[in-house]
Amino acid sequence: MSKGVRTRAAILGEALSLMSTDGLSGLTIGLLAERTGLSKSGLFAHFGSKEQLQVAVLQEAQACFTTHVIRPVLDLPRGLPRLEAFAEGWWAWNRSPPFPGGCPIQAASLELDDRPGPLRDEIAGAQRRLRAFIRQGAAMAVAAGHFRPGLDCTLFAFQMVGIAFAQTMTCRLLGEPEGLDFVRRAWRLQVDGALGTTQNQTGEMNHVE
Amino acid sequence: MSKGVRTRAAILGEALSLMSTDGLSGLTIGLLAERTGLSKSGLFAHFGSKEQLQVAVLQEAQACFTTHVIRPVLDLPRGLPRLEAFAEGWWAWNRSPPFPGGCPIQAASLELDDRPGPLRDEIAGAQRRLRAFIRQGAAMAVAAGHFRPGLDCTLFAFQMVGIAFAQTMTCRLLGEPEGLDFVRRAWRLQVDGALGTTQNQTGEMNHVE
DNA sequence: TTGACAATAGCACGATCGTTCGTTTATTTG
DNA sequence: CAAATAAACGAACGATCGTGCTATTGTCAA
Repeated sequence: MSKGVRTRAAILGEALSLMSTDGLSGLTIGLLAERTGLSKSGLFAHFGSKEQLQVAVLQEAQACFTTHVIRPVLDLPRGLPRLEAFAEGWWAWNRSPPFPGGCPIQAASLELDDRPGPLRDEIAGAQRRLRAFIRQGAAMAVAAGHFRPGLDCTLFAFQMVGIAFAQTMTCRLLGEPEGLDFVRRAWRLQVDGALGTTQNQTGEMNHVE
Repeated sequence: MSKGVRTRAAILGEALSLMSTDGLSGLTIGLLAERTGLSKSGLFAHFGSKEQLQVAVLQEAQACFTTHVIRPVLDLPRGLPRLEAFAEGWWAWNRSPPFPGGCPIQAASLELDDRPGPLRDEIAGAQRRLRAFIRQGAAMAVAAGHFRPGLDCTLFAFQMVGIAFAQTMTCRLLGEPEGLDFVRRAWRLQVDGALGTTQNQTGEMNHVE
């Protein structure tokens, strides 16, 4: 596999950087051509349409996330160790991803959530897969006895996604240096709430009014 | 209130709707003029530049949020009642704000977090004020004895912001009908963890009374 | 009612958008 | 090495972008 595939990869890499700062709608063919040193038409020929380019970029972003965050933790033992390592890797990714801007998946998720079409489908799929990964990770921790039985792993994933977004707000938008501390403490609270407890009651339902 | 002010308000209202679906960068002067029935130049004269229009829209979004979510709960007693009402109002706003799209503040926050300038300053200020409101709300709950003393109200606000973003993902992007349930359960867990407990130990550990 | 002034329209500008097409240059293959 | 194919270019298109002007309309106080 040669030239064509290689330049296509280079284009997507540059596109990811551009998108991380300017968003999907800021990803323009002219600008991208300029940064890659290609002509507009030469670059365009690789994708056939702007939308196909955008889809390719979203897929590239997922692949990059998998490489940097998911794959490394798959070597670790299932359950809590893997989950903890994934968390730490995710926080690191969110704070300083391999792009000049922030996490492109988070950005695209809020950019596309009201515009039905192939782009939204793509990013929605990414979020679904991510949540499934977390959910299964939590389920493994339950199976391994690290987390208490009856834990709602879907809710667990929901909460973890929330922490990740709150991190982006704190670390990137507000630029607060202590942001990572809040992330870790919120995550610790969530994990502690999921641990197997000595006197464990009804499971997820807690409360009393 | 004179003509100019009235049309300006109408423009901003329409701009808010447009922005909620297409984002700040999708908010174009030509499109906005078309929707308001004005000419491009006529509309343009109200703001002087695109950036000033965008700033005005961001401020309008904050004003709208204050009117719909913040102000109503200020009548309620300080502490937990006000905080709970605010939460419920916020979830309602996130799921179905008075625009065709999702919450413009959330969307703009992730759109602008990597682009320094007046726009980012504006939305960062909005997020800071929102967090401060939550923090103070939690502090009032502590003062009223609803929440345990020593609660980290900043962390509390951090977590609540996370829930709100996770809600947008679930309810808007993924379109899961049970999304609001997760929101409420995550929020309940957070509140329970902050309540004054009978035997209160080291800190964040919670659990039921 | 008229005169002052705010509000809006009309038009044009340079730039850039996504896209098409024919041509030229590289690369791969026989 | 030559033929076949892939990759990239250059120029142009209609549309739309944000932004200046000037002229016209509308509003409001005297």
